[in-house]
Amino acid sequence: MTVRIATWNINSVTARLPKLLEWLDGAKPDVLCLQELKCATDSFPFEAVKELGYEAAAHGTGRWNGVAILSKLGLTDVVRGLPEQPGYLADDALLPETEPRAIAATCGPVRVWSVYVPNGREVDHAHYRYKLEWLEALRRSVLEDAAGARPFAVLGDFNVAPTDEDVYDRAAFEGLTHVTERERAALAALQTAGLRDVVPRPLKYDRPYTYWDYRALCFPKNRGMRIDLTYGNKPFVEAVSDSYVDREARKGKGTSDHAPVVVDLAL
DNA sequence: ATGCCCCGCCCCGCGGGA
Repeated sequence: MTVRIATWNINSVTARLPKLLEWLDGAKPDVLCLQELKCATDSFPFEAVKELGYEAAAHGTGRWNGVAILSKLGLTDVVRGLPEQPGYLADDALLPETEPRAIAATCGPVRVWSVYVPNGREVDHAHYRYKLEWLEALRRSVLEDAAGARPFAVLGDFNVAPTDEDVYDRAAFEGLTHVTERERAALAALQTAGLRDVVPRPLKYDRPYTYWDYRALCFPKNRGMRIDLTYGNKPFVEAVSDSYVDREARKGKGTSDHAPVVVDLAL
């Protein structure tokens, strides 16, 4: 069987609902991992995606973060949040908050995590340390599935460009997050767990960027970054028959600033 | 043309994104 899995930082599932339904209808993924829902679990458009044949599991609290998994292949063993997931202590908060940034489910023959890794904001900011801790918690959380015989992958917005080739101009990111050694080391640690970066092909130009800032004509000028990633275990990676970034979904008004990444598996 | 930022929030400038 062929299984199509995709990941998309949707930047508000409410504002993007028409675009989401249009994209599902066209690309027809069997499984879709969503990030940045910006809505509470109860406000997720379960009925709208059900009409297109998708079951959904969502994990959101409101205006920030939020993740979901849509599936046509069944949706079982849902886990909300990473085991041992660190919380973030905001400047004006008394207690750290455990944010909705991860959800897992088994969809037919495949198990997936949909993750939205913390941004980090600035190097050495409390949010940057939180980002590094979060990636370490992710690594610990996937050890068993990563070593298993069942195809397994972590898909989502990792907020890290794995190499200098994954940003349009390395010099433009000097001193900024997403490209630092510590972030890349925390990301690369997933490989010691047995996971590999499934690099998609671009549909245009030479690099498979997945994010372009809304400002300054970044998309037409292809000033992008590859930060939406798929980390698969051996059975998953060996089944990959194709992977691409659907930059068409980034065109026009009312789009997310991220493009969906599609991975096809021959199982 | 892909075209100069956009989201949510107890209304509107601000925090956050990267």
